[in-house]
Amino acid sequence: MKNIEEYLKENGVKPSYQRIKIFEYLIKNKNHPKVETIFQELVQEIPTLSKTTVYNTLKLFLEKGIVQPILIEENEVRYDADITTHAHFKCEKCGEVYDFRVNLSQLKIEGLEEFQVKESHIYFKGICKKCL
Amino acid sequence: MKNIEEYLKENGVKPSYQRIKIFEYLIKNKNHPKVETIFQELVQEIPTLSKTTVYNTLKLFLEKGIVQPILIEENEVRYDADITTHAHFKCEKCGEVYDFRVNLSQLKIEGLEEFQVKESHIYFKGICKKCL
DNA sequence: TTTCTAATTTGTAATCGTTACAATTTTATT
DNA sequence: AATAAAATTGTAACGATTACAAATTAGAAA
Repeated sequence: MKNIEEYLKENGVKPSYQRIKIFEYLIKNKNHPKVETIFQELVQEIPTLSKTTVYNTLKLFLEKGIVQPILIEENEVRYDADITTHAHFKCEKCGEVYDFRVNLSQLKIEGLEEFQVKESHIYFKGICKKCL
Repeated sequence: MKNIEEYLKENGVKPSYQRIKIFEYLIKNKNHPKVETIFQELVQEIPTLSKTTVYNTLKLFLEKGIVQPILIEENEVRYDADITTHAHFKCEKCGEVYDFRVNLSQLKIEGLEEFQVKESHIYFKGICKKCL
């Protein structure tokens, strides 16, 4: 908890109660939640919480680069406090999103060396181990 | 044009005038357009065109697997009639989306062999060759 | 502590992309 | 030409996100 406060400060985010709680939620729940989920869970702990605050906060986190959006489905944005480059897999059956370590330097992409790459994203869709 | 009709039929899509035009647009404009762009361009040629038809048609194309959605930005869905696995790069400056050939078999991802992968997606963000 | 100012949070209303749905038009079949 | 089915259209509804102004909170200065 103290660590989260420090981490937010280091990244230029003033650690308000709501911001700490939202970031903490993302750290503890690595299931890549949607805004709606974050809100529904936290409003139980913080009854005055507004959904706008969740949106504002996530937007701020994005700007400061301490969370990344996960885009797999056309109609949902998920958030991840793990900002290292890693792959995601979404199961078509159970809907769960899994993380996978990936070494992108293995990948040689012709022509890309002339571009300045700032972010790399990889994701897969299919049926997960459990559902198979 | 005749080819497009055939291609649609082969994939279970009855080739109506609108469907042909929309697919043709995606084939000719490999700039990964958004729904809005497709509609704005085609309504000039087909004045009676409805945006709902564009949505319906793209949804049908998705179901039949002849287009794929490109998700890079949180608030926009782009469409691509090239359904082979390839990478995308979106320039933060000019907004253009580039294609890159990629050989995913180079990539070894530990644990993924136990999952059934149906789709693979890779994209990058940064500054493109032109804008550098 | 008290006061003042700035930052944050909140709630409501507005906006935008997308979908639902019923009516109309087109296409295919008899 | 008549009929039925499919596709298209336009409008209304919906849901996620944003804008905005008011209320609250936090921090600094007196």
